[in-house]
Amino acid sequence: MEVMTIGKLAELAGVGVETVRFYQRKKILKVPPKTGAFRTYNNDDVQKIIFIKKAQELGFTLNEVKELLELNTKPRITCGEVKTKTLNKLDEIKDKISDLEKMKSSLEQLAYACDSSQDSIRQYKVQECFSFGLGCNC
Amino acid sequence: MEVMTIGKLAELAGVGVETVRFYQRKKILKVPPKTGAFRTYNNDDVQKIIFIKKAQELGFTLNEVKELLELNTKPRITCGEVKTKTLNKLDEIKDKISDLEKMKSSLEQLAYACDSSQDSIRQYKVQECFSFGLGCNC
DNA sequence: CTTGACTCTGTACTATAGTACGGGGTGTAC
DNA sequence: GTACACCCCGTACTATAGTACAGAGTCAAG
Repeated sequence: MEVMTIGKLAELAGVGVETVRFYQRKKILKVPPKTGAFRTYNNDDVQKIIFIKKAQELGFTLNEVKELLELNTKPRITCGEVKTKTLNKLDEIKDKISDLEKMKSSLEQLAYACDSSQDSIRQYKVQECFSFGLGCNC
Repeated sequence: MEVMTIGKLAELAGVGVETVRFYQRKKILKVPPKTGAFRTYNNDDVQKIIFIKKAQELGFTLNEVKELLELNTKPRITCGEVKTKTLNKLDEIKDKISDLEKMKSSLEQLAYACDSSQDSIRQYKVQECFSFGLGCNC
């Protein structure tokens, strides 16, 4: 198994060295023992960081990622427990999508309405368009 | 028009008094002149805060909300300029939706895979499910 | 055997979005 | 006419997710 120091680890994982140390401080990553003066890492560590970044992209906070990783270090964790966490996150994401879709159509209406005019636009109109999804006839 | 002090404003807008002051410090909300010893607010201020919260829920940062509100306080802003900002936001929102849709299907895969098992789950499996979108046959 | 790149540890700083609090002043109700 | 809730202002603190840097040590190439 390939052995590396923190710089290489960070490079392969696509993060900064300081980010790795930050994860260690947050106890999301373990601090490996030193091999001589420096600590050494392997490909599993690279994969773990890549996992963290992916999970973050999927909308999980670092604390949630930590929990997910801890799920696996604890014995007798079932898939059901992972599923529960996943479904909760899924609901959050669905809500976000639905909000954004509403926002999207409001903005589309606004863009369309603005298309046909060079008039000044008053604040309450923008607020209406954004907040209440009303028709925007500016 | 109904006049109120900051406590009532915050209550009606569903935020804390400190949050209103925070928005004022950030120059997202104007600080109204005092009526006697206390500053007074009206329903427009309530609506503005509600607008801020809605826009935030839709993924806009406070600075972005500030920009949107500033568009309207500036004179000689044309619909064309509003349209440009609107279309930029629209692109951002579309990107966000597309990211969230990717998250959604990854999470759905994970939930589905976890459905059929109550086994212990090993870390690399979870990592695979999240990271690589592989079938999770835990 | 020296130089330069890298590591270790600890601390400090950034941005975002608030939240809390202390020490005053005020306005209304009883 | 005073108690109490509320306001004002400034400062400090919280959480999240890093980023930067100082000062010391170390490894490896030339």
